[in-house]
Amino acid sequence: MDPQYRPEIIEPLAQRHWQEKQSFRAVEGPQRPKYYCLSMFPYPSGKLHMGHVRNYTIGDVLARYHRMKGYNVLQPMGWDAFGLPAENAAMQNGVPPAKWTYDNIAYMKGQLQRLGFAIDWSREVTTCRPEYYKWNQWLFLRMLERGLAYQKTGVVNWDPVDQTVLANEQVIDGRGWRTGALVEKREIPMYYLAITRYAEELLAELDELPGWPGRVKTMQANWIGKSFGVEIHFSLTERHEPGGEVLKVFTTRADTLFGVTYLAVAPEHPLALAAAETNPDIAAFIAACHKGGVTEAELATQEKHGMDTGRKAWHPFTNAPLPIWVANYVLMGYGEGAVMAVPAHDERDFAFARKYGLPIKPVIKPAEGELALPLQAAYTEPGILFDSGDFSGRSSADAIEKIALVLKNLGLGDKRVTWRLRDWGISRQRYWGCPIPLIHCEDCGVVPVPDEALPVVLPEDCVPDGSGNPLARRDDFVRCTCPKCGRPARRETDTMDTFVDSSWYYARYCSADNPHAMVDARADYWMPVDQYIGGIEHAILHLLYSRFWSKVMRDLGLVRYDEPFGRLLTQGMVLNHIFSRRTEQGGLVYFAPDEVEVTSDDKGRIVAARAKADGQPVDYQGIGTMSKSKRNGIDPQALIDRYGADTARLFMMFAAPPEQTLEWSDSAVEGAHRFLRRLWRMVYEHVILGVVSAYSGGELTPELQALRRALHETLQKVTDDIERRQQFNTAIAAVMELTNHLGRVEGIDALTRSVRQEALELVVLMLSPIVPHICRALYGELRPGACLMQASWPEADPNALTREAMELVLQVNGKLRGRLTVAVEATREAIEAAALASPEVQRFMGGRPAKKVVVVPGRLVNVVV
RNA sequence: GCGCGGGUGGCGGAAUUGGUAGACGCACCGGACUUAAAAUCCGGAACCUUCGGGUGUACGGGUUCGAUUCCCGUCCCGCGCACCA
Repeated sequence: MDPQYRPEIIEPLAQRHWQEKQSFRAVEGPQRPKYYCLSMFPYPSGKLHMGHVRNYTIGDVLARYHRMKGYNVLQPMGWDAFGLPAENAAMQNGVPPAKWTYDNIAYMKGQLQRLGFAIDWSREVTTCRPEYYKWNQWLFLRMLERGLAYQKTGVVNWDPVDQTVLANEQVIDGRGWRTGALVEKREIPMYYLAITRYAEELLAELDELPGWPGRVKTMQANWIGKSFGVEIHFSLTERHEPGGEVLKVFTTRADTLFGVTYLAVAPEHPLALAAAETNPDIAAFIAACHKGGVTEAELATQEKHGMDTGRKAWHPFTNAPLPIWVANYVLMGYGEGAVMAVPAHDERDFAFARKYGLPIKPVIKPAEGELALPLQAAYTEPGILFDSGDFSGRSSADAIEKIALVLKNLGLGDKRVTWRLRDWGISRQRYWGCPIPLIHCEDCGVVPVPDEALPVVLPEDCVPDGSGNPLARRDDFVRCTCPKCGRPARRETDTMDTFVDSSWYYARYCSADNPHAMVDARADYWMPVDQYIGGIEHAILHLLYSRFWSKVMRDLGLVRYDEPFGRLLTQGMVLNHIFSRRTEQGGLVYFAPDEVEVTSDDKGRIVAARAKADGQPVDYQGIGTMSKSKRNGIDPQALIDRYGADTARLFMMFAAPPEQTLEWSDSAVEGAHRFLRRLWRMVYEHVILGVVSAYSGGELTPELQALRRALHETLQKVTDDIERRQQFNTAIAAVMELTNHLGRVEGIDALTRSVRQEALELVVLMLSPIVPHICRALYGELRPGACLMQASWPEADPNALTREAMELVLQVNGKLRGRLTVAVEATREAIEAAALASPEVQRFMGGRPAKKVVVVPGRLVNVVV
């Protein structure tokens, strides 16, 4: 055995072995239970980043652990290969997105292989390949047939200089990122998928996902946003006639109806548009609302503006005339695009009423106490109605029911359910995506591409230039014949949202090689995914779209599952130090951590930093997510080259629990490597004395008995940490603690060596899902001729776990005052008596009588005086 | 702005169901080995202290025999907000 740990030798050896033996090839078979372990596939941006290493290490640990537990494990990998960065790179280097993407894939695949992940590469899926996206198109056509896909207009960011649609990411401070032009909103025709038809099921089935983190389910539920409210019709004529003109609003707070002092409609509302036709001021206001981008964050944080349309509506109960305003804070996409404004009981309405001098009329007071008048802020809690006609004195909940009932009888409204969720707009005016399979014919209108003509293949040699979609300029793509009438027609040039690609890739892994069907019976075997791992940033959109897509496939009879992902682990981001410097022009330049020399105080805190290049000071900005713009990313390749894959994997798993953010630290990497070296030497020093078999029974010294107990307790803890808790950092800490213990046990007699053999074998097995290369080598040394790939996950020996005595904590008034060793079978009374008699307790009782004695079995005794 | 998380020594973190706060690791300090250094090994340490003890888990309050953990409020940080993936 090599006395030195040499990852550069043992890692390629292990990887070659796995490749030659096809160790991770997954084959369907009913003999063993299946375990489908899936990590979110990467976007091929160029090279792996630390987030990938973290994500795929977590997945690999779970895959390898379950493999040892006897499961038939599938761990596939693929590429989310369409997307905007490829077009940006093309603009920069003049290389077609296809070439850039395929080159990146080749490089990153090599990096993944170098990390030793137990991946079945025979199922690799690449979303920009026609054999994959053909099925996007095919399913889109099925959805079109069922009315689940349809056309309507949607609002996009428009760059007036480049004459192009911008992604939200390309709008910076309200301006186009390349032109600097103020961005405008523009309505264009788009295709939508009717995800709202599945809203009820998407919401209800969150309860059927016990393996999902609560926070993800809460976020999804809030996103879907089912709210029970009342639709109220405000008459647009003073005397309301049945069937007369009304303005419909939706509210969850019908109890505040008597507090309405004005109505507000969105700038896109028909009423606003009608007013604009006769009033140039309103037209100008609406035009002003069209400035700026379309994100909800931008809309919600902008200053609230409004303008009186001059029109009035009449209150359904009091018949009071109410002014109708156009307001930029009313969203056309939610409810009716109009709200009844109750400044006294809604914060936004309150701010708006203050600004424009509109009346504020309180009608709800707390159940106990009074409202402090005049109101300094909106009172938004439910309470008791007053100044509300016949409804005064009722509670909010009661009033909502009654008001809805009366409105219904008057024909002026009814209870209604509203969703926050909107249908999914999938059209993108971009080149590097899956073509939408439609044809525009002057005579026949929009005609679907027939199934036999699929896939509509995207030409791979275009180079976008930042203005418009280059596909539109490709005659060979655009010109086609109408499948209906056979006359010349134009092909749709919009492509699909890349979320479409990622909404079903997990099912395609199961039947990746089938050219005739989207999925086949093998999906019935593997699906649903047992364990899904990916970034928390995907908590809503990707996961919700995938759930929706699954249900559509199910309803088409393609798959049998309702939910695609059984258990979900959302990993945290990877962070690093940020260094920057103000330029003379007032700009900010960032320095990569390896370009900076840091001065720390005697406690190790960073107090100063200077650039290596010029020796001048730079500012330390603290810690933040690794990003290109802040230049604080660390290339995992450097880490792997220097320390090997196992060190990279160990550091990632040890530095933080998987769900939390992880801070990069050079010295912690060093520490992980040091542990592996220590482990190597420990095994080396043991095996050079000759081969022994692991302890299998016989009388032990107390020291060896304690070691075996620690060993098997650690095994129990590590098993629980990996399988149930998925807290790999504490599993590693427990093994480290055990190796520290093992290192303190001396002696080379046969008995000691047999226990040491047992301990080292178990340590190697326990660590093998995390650091598989070194463990493969060490296992071969400990048991010559044996192969780790054939080893099972060990089980704790119950005989090693027995104990006769245990230690309890003694407290007086909740403060730790001493310890007490008692027999395991000691009764509560005996423990209480022994505790009261102990000198520590006596001392702190100070002669006072015990008021109460709390005995927590196995833990502590608390004496209250 | 809205939704969801998080905040514990010098640092990353541990404390799993309300029961010993600080496991494990990093950095630091001291010692051993060495001509020396690196590597390695051993030991120390939350803070204050009159050495009895006291204080301490972002901040302020509450519930409890007992709160890092539960409740209310405040501050700060992160993620998402529908065309980044």
